[in-house]
Amino acid sequence: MATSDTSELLNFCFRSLCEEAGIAVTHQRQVVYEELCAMHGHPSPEEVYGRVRSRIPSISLATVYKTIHLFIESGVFREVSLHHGTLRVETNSRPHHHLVCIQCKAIRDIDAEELGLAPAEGHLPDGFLVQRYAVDVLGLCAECQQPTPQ
Amino acid sequence: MATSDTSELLNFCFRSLCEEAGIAVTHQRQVVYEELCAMHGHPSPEEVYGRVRSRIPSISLATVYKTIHLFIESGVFREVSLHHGTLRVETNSRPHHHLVCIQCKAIRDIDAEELGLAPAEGHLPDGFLVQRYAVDVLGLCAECQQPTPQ
DNA sequence: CTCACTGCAAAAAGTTTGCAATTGA
DNA sequence: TCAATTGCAAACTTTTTGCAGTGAG
Repeated sequence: MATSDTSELLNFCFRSLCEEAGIAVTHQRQVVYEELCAMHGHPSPEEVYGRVRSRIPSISLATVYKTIHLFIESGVFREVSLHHGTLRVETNSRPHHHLVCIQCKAIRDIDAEELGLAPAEGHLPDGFLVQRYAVDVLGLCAECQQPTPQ
Repeated sequence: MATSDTSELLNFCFRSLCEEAGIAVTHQRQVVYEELCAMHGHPSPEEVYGRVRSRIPSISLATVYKTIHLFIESGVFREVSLHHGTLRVETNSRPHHHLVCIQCKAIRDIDAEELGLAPAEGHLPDGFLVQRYAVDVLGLCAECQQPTPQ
């Protein structure tokens, strides 16, 4: 059956995702979705825009931003880092890691010892020379676990 | 001896750090350093600016930025996240972590299994509810390990 | 005395917003 | 039909840069 090619499959996936998330299926969203699926690495909105524009020349960067945020909120994609988008200075000089609340985005320190995880090698694939580990423990802080206070 | 108070100590520390790094000791840098040492958490340049300005009203935000970057380059302070300051989409849907090169800032994925670390609890201090771990393995990628090609 | 550093103002980058026109359901 | 979505332009936030004057060594 000629209709079962990759793009039909993506199309189906995408419609299911939208239905689950309760959002409309638009041409723009579909193309952003398809291009994201086809991209590797950690693309920026501009990079996504560049690729999408080759298929929808009239699309605006603002729509790409809105769509990416929508996908992230809906759990269709994740963002690489939940940390503040701005420069932040680490004032804690002790070896520590971070507790990051996925809801309110608060970042609290936790001593490396207290977290206590067990890494392995000192050398990873491709000759990557490990210097240290920075762990984000993602989850919900005490406050955000409260049932949504209406 | 009355001169051995905290601020004298900080002063001494700072001068040593500057000597090591081969940079000039200026009043602005000293005050930024002292305020950073006195701050907790993960302050933004604006926040640092706010505090420093109360001691040097004429200081400019640009100088605060330059100073913070200088401190980070010199290893006096770290930044909280080495990830791009811009929004990035995670296109890899498999459970994975990141190899982050502290030199060129490149981010490569590594499968969670391949990295294989051993976390512990499901509940941490303060009732933080863990959802998942995101690990940055910080170090030098193969390319950046080459002796600086003059 | 000299080069590094500062402050200023302007520019650049990245992101968000308001609104009128358009479109999916 | 009509609420949701889009494109545009303008605004906003964060960060960088060029340059003339100042200051540390």
